[in-house]
Amino acid sequence: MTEHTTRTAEGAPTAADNAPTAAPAVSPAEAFMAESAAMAADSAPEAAAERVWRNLRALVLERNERRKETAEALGMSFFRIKALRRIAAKPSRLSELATELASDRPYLTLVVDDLVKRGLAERHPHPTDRRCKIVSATPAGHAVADRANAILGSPPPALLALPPADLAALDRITAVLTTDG
Amino acid sequence: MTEHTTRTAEGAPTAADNAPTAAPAVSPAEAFMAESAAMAADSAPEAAAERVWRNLRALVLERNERRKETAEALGMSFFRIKALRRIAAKPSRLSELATELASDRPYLTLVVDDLVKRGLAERHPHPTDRRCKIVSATPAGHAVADRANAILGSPPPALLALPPADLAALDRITAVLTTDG
DNA sequence: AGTAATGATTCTGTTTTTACAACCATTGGA
DNA sequence: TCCAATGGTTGTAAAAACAGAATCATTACT
Repeated sequence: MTEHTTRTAEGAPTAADNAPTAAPAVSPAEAFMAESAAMAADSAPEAAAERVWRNLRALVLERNERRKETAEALGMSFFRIKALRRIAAKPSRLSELATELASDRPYLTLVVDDLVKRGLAERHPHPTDRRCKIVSATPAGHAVADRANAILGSPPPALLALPPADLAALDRITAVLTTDG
Repeated sequence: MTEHTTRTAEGAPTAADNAPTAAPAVSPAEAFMAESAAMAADSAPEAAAERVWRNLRALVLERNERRKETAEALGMSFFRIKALRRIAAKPSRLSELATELASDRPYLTLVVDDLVKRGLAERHPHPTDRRCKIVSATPAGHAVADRANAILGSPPPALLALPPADLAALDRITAVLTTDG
């Protein structure tokens, strides 16, 4: 599990490193062949899942990292952009934002203060609990959040260049992956 | 392009928001039907690509964000972990690391200093250019990088729970997506 | 009513990251 | 050989992020 990686294992995957051995989509027979050998029952699917996960992370985190670009375009730190997008998507209490953004309440008070100063967010009283404050986005805040979403949400060229059948397959599978958890 | 998002557009996608309209993987016929209507030639694939991209980002960035967990487990900031993983994968010059980690040389000098102090990295002279210094990982550095990779590289449960045929399809398609660009 | 718990804020301090100027050693070419 | 360019380091300043204690108003519980 913790065997040493070779020099080229993670950062610069070679051609054989991120590709399945043959064409598992067409005929998943080799999996059973491997299973009939000396391997554990689900070791081959697990290896495939690890390979898929590594490639997905590379696609999202390395090849299409647009945090910096977005932050520069909007003139604020990416954390604030993240907070604003979250607020624009769903007005919430401060503590909710803190937990969902993996931060703490004091810092979010600061961040929301900044967003309010910029005219992008507002604090509203909670309808029933007067301790809470609901943070929501102003029209200007929604506009900025939309600009961020336009940048971050534009699919990479590789995705657009995919054969329609593959894209459709991805569409269906990723929908499944994001519904349950 | 910059139309206002509704309140629930981005942060909390509803069931209809991240799923294709029907079952496009089985029968891509509706795409042509839509095309035969008043839409542009490739607007339906583009919409699918955007939906796929949004779901992929959600999967990697929201549902399986393990930066904090990894940083806490290894006792160093995630940027240092990223640098160490990069160094362990491929010894490089400082300037190379700086550009690939989207940072600058002075800061990487600092970060490498810290990794060296921790006994995880070493500076070696460049074989031909005495200005350069090749930064590589010590055995202890490789061990830590492997621990990070074990955490970050473990696929999410949803991926492991996928039907073998879907996983195989993902395996093939993601390999294509990460080879060219 | 009294008390504990909660939500947000304020305060304080530290670490991390970004950015830029200046510097030294070395290299490559005019 | 001289000079511009490169690679790494040092130094400085500031923003950004993380973390914890303490405070205040409000709420929930007994």
